[in-house]
Amino acid sequence: MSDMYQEQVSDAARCVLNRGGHIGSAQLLSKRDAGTGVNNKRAMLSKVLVFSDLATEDLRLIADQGVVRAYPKNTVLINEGDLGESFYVILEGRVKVYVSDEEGKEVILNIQGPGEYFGELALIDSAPRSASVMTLEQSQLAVVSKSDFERCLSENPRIALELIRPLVHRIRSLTDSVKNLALLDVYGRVARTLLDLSTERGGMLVIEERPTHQDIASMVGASREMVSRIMKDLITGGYIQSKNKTIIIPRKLPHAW
Amino acid sequence: MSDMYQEQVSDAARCVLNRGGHIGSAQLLSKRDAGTGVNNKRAMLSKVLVFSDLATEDLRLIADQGVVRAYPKNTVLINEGDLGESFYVILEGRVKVYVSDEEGKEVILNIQGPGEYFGELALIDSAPRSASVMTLEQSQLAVVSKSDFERCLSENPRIALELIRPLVHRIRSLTDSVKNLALLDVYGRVARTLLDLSTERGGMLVIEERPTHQDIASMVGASREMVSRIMKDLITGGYIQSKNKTIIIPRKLPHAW
DNA sequence: TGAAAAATGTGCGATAACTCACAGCATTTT
DNA sequence: AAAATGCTGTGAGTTATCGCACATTTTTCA
Repeated sequence: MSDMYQEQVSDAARCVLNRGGHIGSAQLLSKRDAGTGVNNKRAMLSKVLVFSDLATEDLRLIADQGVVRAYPKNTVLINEGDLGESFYVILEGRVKVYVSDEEGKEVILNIQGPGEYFGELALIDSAPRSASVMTLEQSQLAVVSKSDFERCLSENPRIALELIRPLVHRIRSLTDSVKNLALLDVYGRVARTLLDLSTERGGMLVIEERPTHQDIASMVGASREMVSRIMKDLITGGYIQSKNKTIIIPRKLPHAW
Repeated sequence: MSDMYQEQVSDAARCVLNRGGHIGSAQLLSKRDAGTGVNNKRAMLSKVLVFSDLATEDLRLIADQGVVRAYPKNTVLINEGDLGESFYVILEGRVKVYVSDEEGKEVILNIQGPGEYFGELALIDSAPRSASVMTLEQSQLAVVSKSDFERCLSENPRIALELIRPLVHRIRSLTDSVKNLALLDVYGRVARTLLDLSTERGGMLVIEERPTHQDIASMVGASREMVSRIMKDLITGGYIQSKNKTIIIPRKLPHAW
């Protein structure tokens, strides 16, 4: 009776948390930048591009073509189904990439921060946007038009090559998502998402800026209530701790098997 | 009571079948080639490359580097998690790309046929294989080593550019899968999968070489029994017909709304 | 700092989907 | 043409997850 909570945590979830999973996969990694008040585009880019997948130089080359715009929190930048003509580089702030149905139920595919970019798919194949993008905070983005993007690419063919790797990475991430959605129960999906969101810090895995239960629910395709119950079970079971706004996942987990 | 079956077909499924969905997406399109007995590699390539995503010339260029091998039905060519050193072009036969868990439950990501290729991701980023691949029939494949593939790429930089488009296409497909898995019920996912599998033929949508219920179940992440019941409901409801080995989806569906 | 808004915890009934079990068909194989 | 194998249909009990309702806590921001 004293360890009744154990029964609550599904095999899948225990398994995921005990094994550690693919910690580096970082699909849903939320990056954060406290916002320094630097206003110069060039300076912002330099500061930010350290994180980038694309080579710093090349992303700067592209971003330099664009206009810097400021968007308030909760602005829809891209709408699933629309025809897109722009490419965006995040200078400050965070955005979520998501898909949704008619009833407004949404699935978060990714959360991106400074130095990351989005909107390139439509520029490559001219197909309608496959997902929507919304700012999560007040954000500054470099917006590059299709024609400028294309000119940049044709002048620097090397850039195309550098686009490939991140695309491959996204394919792997998405494949992982499909696998998790189809094969894991909600417990397992939540556990895995927590691992994906975490970063190593002093021998433990930590999630700073803890997402809301609703956010997690949208990431794993489940109800908010379910996530609420699961988080409680994981805490009760000693698999994770939640202090202030951060979640801690101890490296060595209780009674690992 | 006489239309009790209607209650069985979920809103999602009706909606999908009535609207037509993205018919062209072809993610799970199964191509078929009766097998002609042609043994010459060059000739097989010419015959087969019509279907390819990659430019015919370039895929041939790569495939020419490789060795042609014959594999029996149900051979595992690639194992999820392994380190991969080869790239494959399908000359004859069909393969399934899938992921699976420890208990052997599997999710089919894709079924590919002559003129299509797989195994390129690991060559681009050297990461472990993200999915497994198994032959569905006796098949002939051109197998190209990593080094030959890379040499080919560096000698013909244009090829890298042509790799991008198919990658983008896969990202869109996978995004779609995630959306469907997270937002549709099993009825809806089955309905959508049937549409994805179908090709237009004389004003109707047709699936030749009907997959087994178990196959569909693996594609949509559901149980075989569930698919069995759903297929029955769709037939009883007049949404699809099943004759011989083909499934027919009439263009204009009963009481569309 | 205090009111409004957002996020969380929890009980409970409804239900979608799963599993098991087994019988009837349909195909290959020998 | 019989035997073996694989596919399909269906009942029945079980379980996971949802959805609603509402109380409580935390956060936001005016």
